[in-house]
Amino acid sequence: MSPAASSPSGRPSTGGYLSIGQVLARLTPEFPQLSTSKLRFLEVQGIVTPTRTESGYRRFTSADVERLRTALTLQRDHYLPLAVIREHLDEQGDDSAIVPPPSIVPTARRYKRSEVLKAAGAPAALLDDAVSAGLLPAADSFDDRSLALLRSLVSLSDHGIQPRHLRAMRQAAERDVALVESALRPLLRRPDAGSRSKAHELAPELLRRLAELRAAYVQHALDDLLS
Amino acid sequence: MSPAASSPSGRPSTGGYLSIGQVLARLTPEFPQLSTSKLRFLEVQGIVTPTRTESGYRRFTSADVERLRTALTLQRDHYLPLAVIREHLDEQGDDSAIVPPPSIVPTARRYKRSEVLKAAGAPAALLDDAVSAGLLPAADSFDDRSLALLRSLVSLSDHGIQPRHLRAMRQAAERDVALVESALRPLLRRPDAGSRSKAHELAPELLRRLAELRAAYVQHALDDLLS
DNA sequence: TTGCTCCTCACGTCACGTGAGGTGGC
DNA sequence: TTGCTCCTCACGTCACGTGAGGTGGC
Repeated sequence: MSPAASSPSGRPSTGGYLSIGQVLARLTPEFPQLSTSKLRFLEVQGIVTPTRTESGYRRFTSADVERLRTALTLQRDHYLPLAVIREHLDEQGDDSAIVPPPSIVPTARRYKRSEVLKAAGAPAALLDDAVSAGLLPAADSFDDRSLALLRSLVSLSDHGIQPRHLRAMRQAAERDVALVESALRPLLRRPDAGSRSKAHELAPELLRRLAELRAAYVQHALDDLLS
Repeated sequence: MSPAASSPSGRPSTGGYLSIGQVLARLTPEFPQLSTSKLRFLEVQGIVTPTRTESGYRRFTSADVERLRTALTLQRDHYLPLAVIREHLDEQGDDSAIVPPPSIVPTARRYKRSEVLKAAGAPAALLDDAVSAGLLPAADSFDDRSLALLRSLVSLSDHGIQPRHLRAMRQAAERDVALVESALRPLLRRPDAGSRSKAHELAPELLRRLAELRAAYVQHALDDLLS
């Protein structure tokens, strides 16, 4: 694909291939925990299968680096085990390094309405309020995430914070997403798949950053409150 | 300490103690990966040492739950191994279960103004904006947390989201704290130390719950955006 | 020749998960 | 009596890290 660019620093790459150390150097900015031993392990697990030089040195291509990047991202953001990641990478052809994230929920336990109410210790009215507030889906089957949310609502409600108090919070959350949307609008507008998939990658990241800043604000205000 | 409040839902708690299942129910909203087997493992590692009933059932106190919360947070956010976490918890006395958050950055590295700017790749003006927005302390020495925050600001700024766009977010964050304050007002008003310390315990917990709900709203809006 | 990178292979470790088999409590 | 929660103990597993001992390349 890309011409064998001689890297500005370090040894010139032999014929466009990368040594294990060069791969490490490329990926560590994004994945600081990465190590050569992990890269070797990922080969054993079949995530990549670099060719070898005569003397046995691994030769990675830039496609290998892309596969590694995808795998490491899936590991970090979706907690997927390597066997699942490898399968996913094998299903997708070489072309689809770009396809959005799979968004697989590995532990797919489901609860019926009565089950989720019991497990959360929630009155039925609270669940109804949550559904009409758009916090939970209007379905009769719920997952672990919904259960956790419902438990939060119960605990808030025990202290007098009712779903109706959360309307402003919802609007604020939607404003955050709107902010990110406006930042990504140029990318979302473009018709090519590459730009769109980049926007799909960036949106959660920017929202994570916003959440961090927000947590700092909250901490600040909390310190004031309790001092 | 606190009277054995019978929770409105679920089994009546025996003398203020919590069973392993009740502990799990309290912590799963915040740590969805938690399991009873992990809780037992954490006991073996010395993170908590619950007493036992005559028949051998574990009895956790709310101080135990706090220790677990601290340990799980250190594990999740700072990647610390359990042995280090246990040492840290043992250093702090029992009294400090109440002291705000520990906010130990285990690697207590400090940066001067010029250093933090360089490490974050931030222009000086951005740091100034962050300080005047109350996001960072107006000091000339910064810790890793400040560095991480500054990096977030840089990355947002790279995509056109400037500090001035964050004013509304700040107000929303302050409203959240005000909501919690109003919920805790009865406790905060009372002059006795017990009520006050209970409020100190509850405030971060309620804010965490709110943050969870908010994350659900954000996720919902994000799904709409990207679909 | 000297560093430096890279190699394999065996073993260790950390953080749990998974049953088997059994007891306690309303 | 029936579920349900809880118990221990042995073993397995996943994702690596750590040397030991050795070779290759400018």
